[in-house]
Amino acid sequence: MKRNSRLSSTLHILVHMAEEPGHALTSEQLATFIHTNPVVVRRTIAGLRDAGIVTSSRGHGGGWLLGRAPEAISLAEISAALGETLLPFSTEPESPGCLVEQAVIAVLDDFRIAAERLLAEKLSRITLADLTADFRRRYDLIGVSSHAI
Amino acid sequence: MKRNSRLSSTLHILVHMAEEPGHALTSEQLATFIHTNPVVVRRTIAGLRDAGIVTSSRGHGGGWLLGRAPEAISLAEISAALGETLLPFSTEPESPGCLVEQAVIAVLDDFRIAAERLLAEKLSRITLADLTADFRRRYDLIGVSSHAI
DNA sequence: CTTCATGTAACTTAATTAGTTACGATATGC
DNA sequence: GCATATCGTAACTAATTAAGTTACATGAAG
Repeated sequence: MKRNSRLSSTLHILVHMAEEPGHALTSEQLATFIHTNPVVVRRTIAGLRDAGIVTSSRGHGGGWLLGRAPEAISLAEISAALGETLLPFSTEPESPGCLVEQAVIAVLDDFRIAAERLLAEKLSRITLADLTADFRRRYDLIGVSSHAI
Repeated sequence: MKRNSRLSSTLHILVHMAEEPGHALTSEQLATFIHTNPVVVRRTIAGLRDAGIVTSSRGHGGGWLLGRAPEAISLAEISAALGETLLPFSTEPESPGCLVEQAVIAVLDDFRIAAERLLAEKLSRITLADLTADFRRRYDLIGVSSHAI
């Protein structure tokens, strides 16, 4: 799992889970999908459990399940549950007292807040069900879902 | 200069330059504004020179000047010249051949492209002049522009 | 009571970026 | 022409962050 691919890796995992409703998948199985190891998976999606997007159970036959229907899980929630910042730039002061910096930060912060709201709004309109539907289209066309390599 | 603060640090520098039109500032002077060293400044704003946002000259009395009026320099150009990605998440394939991943990346990429366009459009409406105006408002109110600490 | 699974802490490794040193190229002023 | 000031850039070092790994405790199922 590369850097900065937590969102797409998590979506990858969730679509696989959505494709096997009712069947718990283990961290180990999920890890193979995104070519990493079970602990990284657990750590990555721990926040999704807290948000009710997935549930986990221990012991024999345990593993991970979607917490609700794919139609009711938006990318905005997923992204938020991962604790990802949509915008990468910092607006932390580094020169307290400098009015130039204060002006820069004020403008940049306004932009950041508006942009984040905008992006979250766009992401809230895309659901896991949209992803599975897109997957199904590809699957019906090509007929393979191999995990070669 | 902290991580992820290249945009705000660069804006900080540019506003200082805008506040002294016609007077070249050295990398060393610019570096003190953002608490770093001259080489980091040169490296950071090298792209702005290529984009015509600033000009640099060597030798005695040399340094950095704005390449055009603050009204004609938008944050979109600055951000682009810094080579920053507005959105931090990756959409690079990691499991070639997996249709689930392909579906995820397709949807995410559509979103990314639309979002980037949207953000760039918003940033293109904010100019350096807006920042200097904001600074002047603060300055007129408080009357200090010290760089204490 | 053994096995399988998650939860999590602690550590190691890898990647990225800022910071630093060094020096060549170039422009100015004496 | 020579001393000085400045950028341009390569090469290295240090700091930070995130992924990967190991280890083990906890809990559920048969």
